[in-house]
Amino acid sequence: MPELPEVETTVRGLTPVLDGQRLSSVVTRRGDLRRPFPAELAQRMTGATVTGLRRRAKYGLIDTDRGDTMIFHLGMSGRWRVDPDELLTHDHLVIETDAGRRLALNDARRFGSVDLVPTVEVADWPAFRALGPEPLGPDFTAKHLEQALAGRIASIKQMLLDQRIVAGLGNIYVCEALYEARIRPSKPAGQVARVKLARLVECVHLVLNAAIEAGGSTLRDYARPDGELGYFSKQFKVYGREGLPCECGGVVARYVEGGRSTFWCPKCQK
DNA sequence: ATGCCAACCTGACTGC
DNA sequence: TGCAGTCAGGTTGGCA
Repeated sequence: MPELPEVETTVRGLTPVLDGQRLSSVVTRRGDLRRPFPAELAQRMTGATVTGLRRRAKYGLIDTDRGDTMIFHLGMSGRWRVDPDELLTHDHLVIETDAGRRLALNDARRFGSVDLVPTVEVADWPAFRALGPEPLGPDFTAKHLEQALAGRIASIKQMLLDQRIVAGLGNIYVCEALYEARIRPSKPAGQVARVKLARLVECVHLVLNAAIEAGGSTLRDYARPDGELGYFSKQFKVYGREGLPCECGGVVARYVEGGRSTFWCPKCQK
């Protein structure tokens, strides 16, 4: 269930397997995910040595000594399986290293993507150029939000899901952060007071850091690359808790907007 | 420009 | 046991 904490956890899990390693084999097992795999992907990656792994928003980046960066997005259902005993139906990309390790990119719904970009052009890659600041970076501030949200009548929930405003939040952590900040998700973004925005920034940090620390959360089948499950889902205060009690004594409610569920407490989120 | 929504695809779960 | 209906972490393109 890849939002930022899950991608961060994934990159951290892949690093000891890939960093500094030569890739003996990179094979695609079908032609596409959301988009076609780059035609030259297997050829460019096979034989290359990984020089580093990074994360930007919900994307994972694998740099190689050939000047390429492989950029993956896990979509809704993507995950990397580490040293699988056998390949499964939805293992669409398989990487093997000289050290004998094997990774399989598994993505049943195929909303994910894999791209190959010259490392020096990564910052200018179209999908990255449009992204807002990292929510855990120095540019995600109350001032930034105030400027970005000024005059906007769309809900604060919708705006936080917009990767151009802030890059890496998804449905779960937006719900949780708005809860922690005690902000009503449907509130028009431009009408959220500055002090509330400052609190929101702190709550985004709080929620993301807790999730990363817990190793990423899990809904159905998310697994860390090393196979351990994340446990942050047990700490959700509102997400997936419709009808259950809020800590304030209220009852968690749900509404659907843009086809997506929002969970919140009408009693304590104003 | 902004806001809204359907579409992409499969699997898991619920209720009959 | 089976089948139909509903829902799911994200992104994008099209329409008003």
